[in-house]
Amino acid sequence: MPELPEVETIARALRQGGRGARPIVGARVRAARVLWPRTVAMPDVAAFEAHWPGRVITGIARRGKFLRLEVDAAWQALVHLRMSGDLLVQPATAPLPRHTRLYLELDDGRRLIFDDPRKFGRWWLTTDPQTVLGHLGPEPLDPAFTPERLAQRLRGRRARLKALLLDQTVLAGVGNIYADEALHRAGLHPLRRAHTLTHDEITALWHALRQVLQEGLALNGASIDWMYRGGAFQNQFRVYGRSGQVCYTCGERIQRVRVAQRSTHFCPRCQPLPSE
DNA sequence: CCTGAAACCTGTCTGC
DNA sequence: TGCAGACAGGTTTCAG
Repeated sequence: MPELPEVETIARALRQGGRGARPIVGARVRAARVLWPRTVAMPDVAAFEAHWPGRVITGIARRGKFLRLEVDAAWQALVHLRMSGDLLVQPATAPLPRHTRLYLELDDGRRLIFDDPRKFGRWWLTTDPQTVLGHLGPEPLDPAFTPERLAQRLRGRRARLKALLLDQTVLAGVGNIYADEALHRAGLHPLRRAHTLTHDEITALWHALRQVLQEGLALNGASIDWMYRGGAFQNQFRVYGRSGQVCYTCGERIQRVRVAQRSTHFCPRCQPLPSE
């Protein structure tokens, strides 16, 4: 679930307060506890737990779908929520959520809790974040991300458009939901080969990507199933999860196909596939 | 370079 | 009601 807008929403809440809690920037960590060892990708669990006592969280940032907790000057904790991870701040007196995999005990009487039912989420603690983040493509909402930059990333690629939008080395932060929504708004079929796009189509895709991500951000992300309550972008879906229902634009039925092992939703009339 | 499959996991929903 | 099976937002690794 968590894609760029959801991760950014969580980062903002940790930085500025929100989701029922005050900011954690400036808080000193008393101790770290790892309840599911595989959650820690780097270093080993003993070194991870030993690192935290006395450290201060000095900043919160986001890169792609990664959260970055700046810990004193030299160290950063990188957190990837994958499918079901969430970060919560609760009083130490509150019972831990059912799927807590790791938590930091803060010296102001609160805890930063990593809750993750499916156990796919990961934490890295490192002085060199580039070893983890170095492969990521550009940030789609960065002012430096222009239609030309997008064209550059897609140039010469014969893969399906949908597969490339999900590839974090091409573009950082887009996942299944925002990819489908962007393709619909751009009028592009998910199976189009990237190198067949015209300049105008790339510009339309650029606009659509920025539009859906910004709209998602403005609505605090999308809340699906039981996760990430508080977001409202799910009410703006035009294709995602709407297979069999009518397209708001043209009245055609939304179709669902499998692309790159992911369910993909599109309108066959608004997003035609030209003969290749 | 590209595609597909499998693996990592648990919870929820559907259909028999 | 019970249970097997399918499916879910992500990423990595491997085979062809």
